[in-house]
Amino acid sequence: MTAPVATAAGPTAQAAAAPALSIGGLKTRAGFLRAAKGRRQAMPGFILQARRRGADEPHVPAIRVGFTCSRKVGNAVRRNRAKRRLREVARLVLPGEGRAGWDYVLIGRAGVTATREFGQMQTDLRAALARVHGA
RNA sequence: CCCGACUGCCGGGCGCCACGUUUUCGAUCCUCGAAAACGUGGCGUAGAGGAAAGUCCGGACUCCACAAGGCGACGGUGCCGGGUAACGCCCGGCCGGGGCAACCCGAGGGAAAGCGCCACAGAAAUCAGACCGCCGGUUUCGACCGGUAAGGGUGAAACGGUGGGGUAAGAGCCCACCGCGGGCCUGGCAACAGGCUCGGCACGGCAAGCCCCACCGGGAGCAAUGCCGAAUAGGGACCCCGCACGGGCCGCCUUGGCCCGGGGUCCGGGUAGGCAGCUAAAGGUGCCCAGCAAUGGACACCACAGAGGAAUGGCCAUCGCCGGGCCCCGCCCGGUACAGAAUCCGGCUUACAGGCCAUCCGCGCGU
Repeated sequence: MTAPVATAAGPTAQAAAAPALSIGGLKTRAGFLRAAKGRRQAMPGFILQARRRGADEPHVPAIRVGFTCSRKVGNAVRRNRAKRRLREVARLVLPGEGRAGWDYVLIGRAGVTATREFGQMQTDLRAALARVHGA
């Protein structure tokens, strides 16, 4: 009973930040593999992978985001919880801080992703996005 | 049998409605209507488990293979009866073992069909026999011959056991009881149990080594399977352009034509992707009837997750529960099991904090 190790967020385009960008899920294995070749930034609660899509790729959802939790994170319950927290962090931060035309992948880490203080996770993601965009 | 309660904010799934954008189609000419996709908002709605787990059995369902029957091979099951769609599951019983008891445990068919094995120890391990010993005889006093299987020792197991008679010493040699085997009777559907009688005992264990007997069994699985099907590349048919450059063919040259070439339309295969399969199920709840029970049946009511890189949530507050501490009115700190549906059912197994209900046995205390 093992679902695929990651999940994608559904569209979530209602945000507090000013330029409300539409967000779609990153749903294909190919998309994940391409994102893995992009920039990566490790944070205490997660690892962020980011990549600007090429011109030939679709740009209908301005931002695509996917989530990955390997079996190292734990059993199915722990993995699900980690993914749900990552999804919530992405939902709160990405519409304001993400950039159009980019794909993001958030990777859960064993233990920390499920327990780190939630507000801290959000500031972590903002910092990671700034590093990835600026690099 | 239950799987903490409740509050607030913000989300995701599904359905319906409204608005907007885009596309397509139809009316038509400056607009209207329909459908689809996307976005936004509103309303409604459902929302993880007893094991959803391991994937160990049994089915439903799908595709593939396959005349029927017999024999054989391979795999599985294995006391008897019942239950079931089926099972290796469940219920009831039998036998053996354990326990004062309630109750618990047992792969529990066949070893007089055959083969094989039985380590170590021991004289000897299944078919013959005897190490010490005991008894008798002989004796050169070392031992030898004969009888014996009671006693000793070994072993998981030693050719029935206990007691008595008997004897040179012994022995089912004889007797009683027990055990074992055959036959008959009784009870039971049966496994089996009980009784009577005969036999002086012939027949050790392992079938979880092979085997024999009886019964069962095609293979693969929802990533099954069916349908729709883009871009790009490639294939086919037809039409058009052009014989202008290059190549080939109609033997060669000229003319002419064809193919490779360019463009268009259509067709089919197929990839990404999408849709179906997908949840009404051997379904749930209540109550009654039959049955010791598993279970079967009647009636009434209910509609109860269907996702698809995969929703069923995130964060906070209060209370409950457990553990620890303190100045033991109360407060503080930490914890709150095992674990996440993936086509669906029936089982088995494994993991697990805490709690609730019922019944039985034993012990202690009270009466």
